[in-house]
Amino acid sequence: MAIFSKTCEYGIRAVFFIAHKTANGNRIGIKEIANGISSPEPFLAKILQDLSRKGIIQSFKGPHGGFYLDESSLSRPLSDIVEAVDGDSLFKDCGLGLKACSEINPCPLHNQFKEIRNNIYKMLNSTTIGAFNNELLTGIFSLKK
Amino acid sequence: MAIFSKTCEYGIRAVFFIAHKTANGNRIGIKEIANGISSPEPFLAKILQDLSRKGIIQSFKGPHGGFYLDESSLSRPLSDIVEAVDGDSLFKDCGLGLKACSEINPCPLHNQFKEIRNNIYKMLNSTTIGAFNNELLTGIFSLKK
DNA sequence: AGATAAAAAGGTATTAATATCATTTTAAAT
DNA sequence: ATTTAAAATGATATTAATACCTTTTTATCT
Ligand code: FES
Ligand code: FES
Repeated sequence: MAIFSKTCEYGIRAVFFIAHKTANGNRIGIKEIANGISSPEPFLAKILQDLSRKGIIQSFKGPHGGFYLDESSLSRPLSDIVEAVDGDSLFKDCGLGLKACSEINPCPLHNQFKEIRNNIYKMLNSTTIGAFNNELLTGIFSLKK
Repeated sequence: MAIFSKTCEYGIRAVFFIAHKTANGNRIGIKEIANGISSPEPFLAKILQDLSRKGIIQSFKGPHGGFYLDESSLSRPLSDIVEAVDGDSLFKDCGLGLKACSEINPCPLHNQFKEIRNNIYKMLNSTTIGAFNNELLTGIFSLKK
Protein backbone atom coordinates (compact mmCIF):
# COMPACT_ATOMS: atom_id res chain seq x y z
CA MET A 1 0.00 0.00 0.00
CA ALA A 2 1.07 3.50 -0.76
CA ILE A 3 0.67 6.36 1.70
CA PHE A 4 -1.80 8.23 -0.52
CA SER A 5 -4.53 7.12 -2.92
CA LYS A 6 -3.87 7.45 -6.64
CA THR A 7 -6.38 10.30 -6.63
CA CYS A 8 -4.31 12.11 -4.04
CA GLU A 9 -0.98 11.40 -5.74
CA TYR A 10 -2.24 12.78 -9.04
CA GLY A 11 -3.90 15.66 -7.20
CA ILE A 12 -0.74 16.80 -5.45
CA ARG A 13 1.41 16.41 -8.54
CA ALA A 14 -1.13 18.31 -10.63
CA VAL A 15 -1.34 21.14 -8.13
CA PHE A 16 2.46 21.45 -8.04
CA PHE A 17 2.43 21.49 -11.82
CA ILE A 18 -0.27 24.12 -12.07
CA ALA A 19 1.51 26.22 -9.44
CA HIS A 20 4.77 26.55 -11.31
CA LYS A 21 3.18 26.80 -14.76
CA THR A 22 0.80 29.62 -13.82
CA ALA A 23 3.06 31.63 -11.56
CA ASN A 24 3.09 34.25 -14.35
CA GLY A 25 -0.69 34.68 -14.33
CA ASN A 26 -1.47 32.28 -17.17
CA ARG A 27 -3.96 29.44 -17.14
CA ILE A 28 -3.21 25.90 -18.13
CA GLY A 29 -5.41 23.25 -19.75
CA ILE A 30 -6.14 19.75 -18.57
CA LYS A 31 -4.34 18.13 -21.47
CA GLU A 32 -1.07 19.87 -20.75
CA ILE A 33 -1.34 19.07 -17.05
CA ALA A 34 -2.13 15.40 -17.64
CA ASN A 35 0.79 15.20 -19.98
CA GLY A 36 3.08 17.08 -17.63
CA ILE A 37 2.48 14.70 -14.73
CA SER A 38 1.88 11.46 -16.68
CA SER A 39 -1.67 10.89 -15.52
CA PRO A 40 -4.79 9.59 -17.30
CA GLU A 41 -6.52 12.69 -18.59
CA PRO A 42 -10.20 11.93 -17.86
CA PHE A 43 -9.42 10.74 -14.36
CA LEU A 44 -7.36 13.82 -13.65
CA ALA A 45 -10.18 15.99 -15.00
CA LYS A 46 -12.44 14.56 -12.30
CA ILE A 47 -9.88 15.18 -9.61
CA LEU A 48 -9.22 18.79 -10.61
CA GLN A 49 -12.94 19.42 -10.94
CA ASP A 50 -13.31 18.32 -7.34
CA LEU A 51 -10.35 20.36 -6.10
CA SER A 52 -11.77 23.36 -7.92
CA ARG A 53 -15.18 22.92 -6.33
CA LYS A 54 -13.48 22.74 -2.96
CA GLY A 55 -11.54 25.93 -3.60
CA ILE A 56 -8.08 24.35 -3.53
CA ILE A 57 -7.44 25.40 -7.12
CA GLN A 58 -9.14 27.88 -9.47
CA SER A 59 -10.56 27.32 -12.92
CA PHE A 60 -12.02 29.30 -15.76
CA LYS A 61 -14.27 27.94 -18.51
CA GLY A 62 -14.35 28.76 -22.18
CA PRO A 63 -11.66 29.63 -24.71
CA HIS A 64 -8.37 30.55 -23.06
CA GLY A 65 -9.79 29.00 -19.94
CA GLY A 66 -7.96 26.53 -17.79
CA PHE A 67 -6.74 25.95 -14.28
CA TYR A 68 -4.67 28.32 -12.19
CA LEU A 69 -3.90 29.28 -8.61
CA ASP A 70 -4.51 32.57 -6.88
CA GLU A 71 -2.20 34.01 -4.25
CA SER A 72 -3.94 32.49 -1.26
CA SER A 73 -4.04 29.06 -2.94
CA LEU A 74 -0.28 29.15 -3.47
CA SER A 75 0.31 29.56 0.23
CA ARG A 76 -1.99 26.74 1.32
CA PRO A 77 -0.34 23.76 2.97
CA LEU A 78 -0.28 20.39 1.22
CA SER A 79 -2.25 18.95 4.13
CA ASP A 80 -5.27 20.81 2.75
CA ILE A 81 -5.08 18.82 -0.49
CA VAL A 82 -4.68 15.54 1.35
CA GLU A 83 -7.61 16.28 3.63
CA ALA A 84 -9.78 17.32 0.70
CA VAL A 85 -9.01 14.13 -1.22
CA ASP A 86 -8.20 11.35 1.23
CA GLY A 87 -9.78 12.83 4.34
CA ASP A 88 -7.99 13.07 7.66
CA SER A 89 -7.75 9.37 8.42
CA LEU A 90 -4.01 9.38 7.75
CA PHE A 91 -3.61 11.97 10.51
CA LYS A 92 -6.17 10.65 12.99
CA ASP A 93 -7.07 6.98 12.61
CA CYS A 94 -5.58 4.04 14.46
CA GLY A 95 -2.81 2.44 12.44
CA LEU A 96 -4.10 -1.01 13.29
CA GLY A 97 -7.67 -0.18 12.35
CA LEU A 98 -9.32 0.13 15.78
CA LYS A 99 -12.57 2.07 15.52
CA ALA A 100 -11.24 4.95 17.55
CA CYS A 101 -7.64 5.86 18.30
CA SER A 102 -7.50 6.97 21.90
CA GLU A 103 -5.47 6.87 25.08
CA ILE A 104 -8.32 5.01 26.75
CA ASN A 105 -8.37 1.99 24.46
CA PRO A 106 -4.98 2.13 22.73
CA CYS A 107 -3.62 -0.50 20.37
CA PRO A 108 -0.11 -1.80 21.10
CA LEU A 109 1.42 0.60 18.59
CA HIS A 110 -0.56 3.65 19.65
CA ASN A 111 2.37 5.79 20.78
CA GLN A 112 4.49 4.80 17.81
CA PHE A 113 1.72 5.61 15.33
CA LYS A 114 0.92 8.88 17.05
CA GLU A 115 4.44 10.07 16.45
CA ILE A 116 4.53 8.90 12.84
CA ARG A 117 1.18 10.52 12.08
CA ASN A 118 2.37 13.74 13.66
CA ASN A 119 5.53 13.71 11.57
CA ILE A 120 3.54 13.21 8.39
CA TYR A 121 1.11 15.95 9.31
CA LYS A 122 3.84 18.40 10.29
CA MET A 123 5.63 17.80 7.02
CA LEU A 124 2.50 18.28 4.91
CA ASN A 125 1.25 21.20 6.94
CA SER A 126 4.52 23.12 6.81
CA THR A 127 4.95 22.71 3.05
CA THR A 128 3.01 25.06 0.81
CA ILE A 129 1.69 24.37 -2.66
CA GLY A 130 3.93 27.04 -4.12
CA ALA A 131 7.05 25.99 -2.22
CA PHE A 132 8.77 24.28 -5.13
CA ASN A 133 8.02 26.64 -8.01
CA ASN A 134 11.65 27.62 -8.50
CA GLU A 135 13.02 24.08 -8.29
CA LEU A 136 10.36 22.89 -10.71
CA LEU A 137 11.28 25.61 -13.19
CA THR A 138 14.96 24.73 -13.00
CA GLY A 139 14.16 21.05 -13.35
CA ILE A 140 15.68 19.89 -10.07
CA PHE A 141 12.45 18.13 -9.20
CA SER A 142 10.25 15.96 -11.37
CA LEU A 143 6.50 15.31 -11.44
CA LYS A 144 6.55 12.98 -14.39
CA LYS A 145 6.70 9.19 -14.44
CA MET B 1 -6.44 6.42 3.37
CA ALA B 2 -5.05 4.38 6.15
CA ILE B 3 -1.38 3.43 6.35
CA PHE B 4 -2.11 -0.30 5.98
CA SER B 5 -4.69 -2.29 4.05
CA LYS B 6 -7.52 -3.92 6.02
CA THR B 7 -5.83 -7.24 5.31
CA CYS B 8 -2.68 -5.99 6.99
CA GLU B 9 -4.50 -4.40 9.92
CA TYR B 10 -6.37 -7.61 10.66
CA GLY B 11 -3.20 -9.59 10.08
CA ILE B 12 -1.11 -7.67 12.59
CA ARG B 13 -3.88 -7.63 15.19
CA ALA B 14 -4.44 -11.35 14.72
CA VAL B 15 -0.76 -12.15 15.06
CA PHE B 16 -0.52 -10.10 18.27
CA PHE B 17 -3.58 -11.93 19.54
CA ILE B 18 -2.23 -15.36 18.68
CA ALA B 19 1.10 -14.44 20.24
CA HIS B 20 -0.23 -13.65 23.65
CA LYS B 21 -2.87 -16.39 23.67
CA THR B 22 -0.46 -19.17 22.75
CA ALA B 23 2.54 -18.09 24.78
CA ASN B 24 1.80 -21.11 26.99
CA GLY B 25 2.09 -23.59 24.11
CA ASN B 26 -1.62 -23.82 23.31
CA ARG B 27 -3.22 -23.42 19.92
CA ILE B 28 -6.12 -21.12 19.18
CA GLY B 29 -8.98 -21.45 16.66
CA ILE B 30 -10.03 -19.01 14.00
CA LYS B 31 -13.36 -18.27 15.67
CA GLU B 32 -11.78 -17.17 18.90
CA ILE B 33 -9.23 -15.04 17.06
CA ALA B 34 -11.83 -13.36 14.87
CA ASN B 35 -13.89 -12.63 17.94
CA GLY B 36 -10.88 -11.42 19.90
CA ILE B 37 -9.91 -8.82 17.33
CA SER B 38 -13.38 -7.96 15.95
CA SER B 39 -12.75 -9.11 12.42
CA PRO B 40 -14.91 -10.92 9.85
CA GLU B 41 -14.16 -14.58 10.35
CA PRO B 42 -14.00 -15.86 6.73
CA PHE B 43 -11.85 -12.95 5.65
CA LEU B 44 -9.49 -13.45 8.55
CA ALA B 45 -9.31 -17.16 7.72
CA LYS B 46 -7.93 -16.27 4.29
CA ILE B 47 -5.40 -13.90 5.79
CA LEU B 48 -4.12 -16.39 8.36
CA GLN B 49 -4.00 -19.11 5.74
CA ASP B 50 -1.73 -16.89 3.73
CA LEU B 51 0.47 -15.93 6.67
CA SER B 52 0.74 -19.59 7.57
CA ARG B 53 1.80 -20.55 4.04
CA LYS B 54 4.43 -17.83 4.21
CA GLY B 55 5.75 -19.11 7.52
CA ILE B 56 4.86 -16.01 9.55
CA ILE B 57 2.56 -18.04 11.79
CA GLN B 58 2.11 -21.77 12.38
CA SER B 59 -1.02 -23.88 12.14
CA PHE B 60 -2.15 -27.38 12.86
CA LYS B 61 -5.16 -29.14 11.33
CA GLY B 62 -7.64 -31.49 12.88
CA PRO B 63 -9.21 -31.68 16.33
CA HIS B 64 -7.37 -29.57 18.89
CA GLY B 65 -5.71 -27.92 15.94
CA GLY B 66 -5.44 -24.19 15.48
CA PHE B 67 -2.95 -21.40 15.04
CA TYR B 68 0.13 -20.75 17.14
CA LEU B 69 3.59 -19.21 17.03
CA ASP B 70 6.90 -20.91 17.51
CA GLU B 71 9.86 -19.27 19.20
CA SER B 72 11.42 -17.85 16.06
CA SER B 73 8.07 -16.47 14.90
CA LEU B 74 7.67 -14.59 18.16
CA SER B 75 10.91 -12.74 17.60
CA ARG B 76 10.17 -11.73 14.02
CA PRO B 77 9.76 -8.00 13.38
CA LEU B 78 6.38 -6.58 12.40
CA SER B 79 7.90 -5.41 9.15
CA ASP B 80 7.88 -9.06 8.04
CA ILE B 81 4.10 -9.17 8.33
CA VAL B 82 3.68 -5.90 6.49
CA GLU B 83 5.97 -7.02 3.68
CA ALA B 84 4.21 -10.35 3.40
CA VAL B 85 0.78 -8.73 3.15
CA ASP B 86 1.16 -5.25 1.66
CA GLY B 87 4.54 -5.68 0.05
CA ASP B 88 7.37 -3.20 0.49
CA SER B 89 5.84 -0.27 -1.35
CA LEU B 90 5.30 1.58 1.92
CA PHE B 91 9.05 1.43 2.55
CA LYS B 92 10.29 2.00 -0.98
CA ASP B 93 7.86 3.70 -3.32
CA CYS B 94 7.63 7.38 -4.14
CA GLY B 95 5.04 9.10 -1.96
CA LEU B 96 3.73 11.02 -4.95
CA GLY B 97 3.48 7.94 -7.14
CA LEU B 98 6.44 8.41 -9.47
CA LYS B 99 7.36 5.11 -11.10
CA ALA B 100 10.70 4.96 -9.34
CA CYS B 101 11.82 6.83 -6.25
CA SER B 102 15.39 7.90 -6.80
CA GLU B 103 17.91 10.66 -6.29
CA ILE B 104 18.18 11.01 -10.05
CA ASN B 105 14.56 11.87 -10.77
CA PRO B 106 13.23 12.95 -7.35
CA CYS B 107 9.77 14.33 -6.70
CA PRO B 108 9.61 17.58 -4.72
CA LEU B 109 8.95 15.70 -1.48
CA HIS B 110 11.60 13.04 -1.99
CA ASN B 111 13.75 13.90 1.02
CA GLN B 112 10.76 14.35 3.27
CA PHE B 113 9.24 11.02 2.25
CA LYS B 114 12.53 9.24 2.58
CA GLU B 115 12.72 10.22 6.21
CA ILE B 116 9.12 9.31 6.94
CA ARG B 117 9.47 5.93 5.24
CA ASN B 118 12.61 5.26 7.22
CA ASN B 119 10.87 6.13 10.46
CA ILE B 120 8.02 3.78 9.68
CA TYR B 121 10.37 1.00 8.71
CA LYS B 122 12.59 1.45 11.76
CA MET B 123 9.57 1.32 14.03
CA LEU B 124 8.15 -1.82 12.42
CA ASN B 125 11.49 -3.51 12.12
CA SER B 126 12.48 -2.93 15.72
CA THR B 127 9.20 -4.20 17.15
CA THR B 128 8.75 -7.94 17.44
CA ILE B 129 5.54 -9.90 17.21
CA GLY B 130 5.90 -11.04 20.80
CA ALA B 131 6.82 -7.64 22.19
CA PHE B 132 3.46 -6.89 23.75
CA ASN B 133 2.49 -10.23 25.24
CA ASN B 134 2.65 -8.99 28.82
CA GLU B 135 0.76 -5.78 28.18
CA LEU B 136 -1.89 -7.67 26.27
CA LEU B 137 -2.33 -10.11 29.16
CA THR B 138 -2.71 -7.30 31.65
CA GLY B 139 -5.14 -5.50 29.37
CA ILE B 140 -3.16 -2.30 28.95
CA PHE B 141 -3.46 -2.61 25.19
CA SER B 142 -6.47 -3.51 23.09
CA LEU B 143 -6.90 -5.31 19.77
CA LYS B 144 -10.66 -5.13 19.71
CA LYS B 145 -12.89 -2.51 18.08
C1' DA C 1 -12.68 -48.03 10.78
C1' DG C 2 -15.83 -44.25 11.57
C1' DA C 3 -17.06 -39.84 13.52
C1' DT C 4 -15.52 -35.38 14.46
C1' DA C 5 -13.04 -30.98 14.65
C1' DA C 6 -10.12 -28.15 12.77
C1' DA C 7 -7.56 -25.52 8.95
C1' DA C 8 -6.84 -25.36 3.73
C1' DA C 9 -8.49 -24.53 -0.65
C1' DG C 10 -11.31 -22.78 -4.17
C1' DG C 11 -14.98 -20.18 -5.77
C1' DT C 12 -18.43 -16.41 -5.49
C1' DA C 13 -20.37 -11.76 -3.98
C1' DT C 14 -20.05 -7.10 -2.78
C1' DT C 15 -18.05 -2.70 -2.50
C1' DA C 16 -14.77 0.89 -3.34
C1' DA C 17 -11.06 2.78 -6.21
C1' DT C 18 -9.60 3.80 -10.58
C1' DA C 19 -10.43 4.92 -15.27
C1' DT C 20 -13.17 6.32 -19.42
C1' DC C 21 -16.80 8.29 -22.30
C1' DA C 22 -20.61 11.37 -23.88
C1' DT C 23 -23.10 15.45 -23.06
C1' DT C 24 -23.76 20.11 -21.27
C1' DT C 25 -22.44 24.63 -19.81
C1' DT C 26 -19.63 28.70 -20.15
C1' DA C 27 -17.11 32.38 -22.19
C1' DA C 28 -14.34 34.23 -25.80
C1' DA C 29 -13.47 35.40 -30.64
C1' DT C 30 -15.13 36.23 -35.07
C1' DA D 1 -25.48 35.54 -33.53
C1' DT D 2 -22.40 31.74 -34.57
C1' DT D 3 -18.49 29.19 -33.86
C1' DT D 4 -15.12 27.45 -30.94
C1' DA D 5 -12.38 26.07 -26.92
C1' DA D 6 -12.41 24.98 -22.61
C1' DA D 7 -14.10 22.98 -18.01
C1' DA D 8 -18.31 20.82 -15.62
C1' DT D 9 -21.42 17.23 -15.24
C1' DG D 10 -23.33 12.75 -15.43
C1' DA D 11 -23.11 8.10 -16.78
C1' DT D 12 -20.59 3.92 -17.50
C1' DA D 13 -16.61 0.45 -17.38
C1' DT D 14 -12.89 -1.86 -15.28
C1' DT D 15 -10.11 -3.44 -11.63
C1' DA D 16 -8.75 -4.33 -6.97
C1' DA D 17 -9.99 -4.76 -2.10
C1' DT D 18 -12.95 -6.67 1.06
C1' DA D 19 -16.10 -10.16 2.52
C1' DC D 20 -18.45 -14.60 2.41
C1' DC D 21 -19.58 -19.52 1.35
C1' DT D 22 -18.80 -24.44 0.19
C1' DT D 23 -16.00 -28.28 -0.24
C1' DT D 24 -11.74 -30.77 0.76
C1' DT D 25 -7.96 -32.33 3.45
C1' DT D 26 -5.87 -33.58 7.75
C1' DA D 27 -5.49 -35.28 12.28
C1' DT D 28 -7.62 -36.85 16.59
C1' DC D 29 -10.66 -39.55 19.30
C1' DT D 30 -13.75 -43.28 20.14
S1 FES E 1 -5.17 3.21 19.08
FE1 FES E 1 -3.97 2.44 17.43
S2 FES E 1 -2.88 4.20 16.90
FE2 FES E 1 -4.00 4.95 18.59
S1 FES F 1 10.89 10.36 -5.75
FE1 FES F 1 9.13 10.79 -4.59
S2 FES F 1 9.71 9.99 -2.69
FE2 FES F 1 11.53 9.65 -3.82
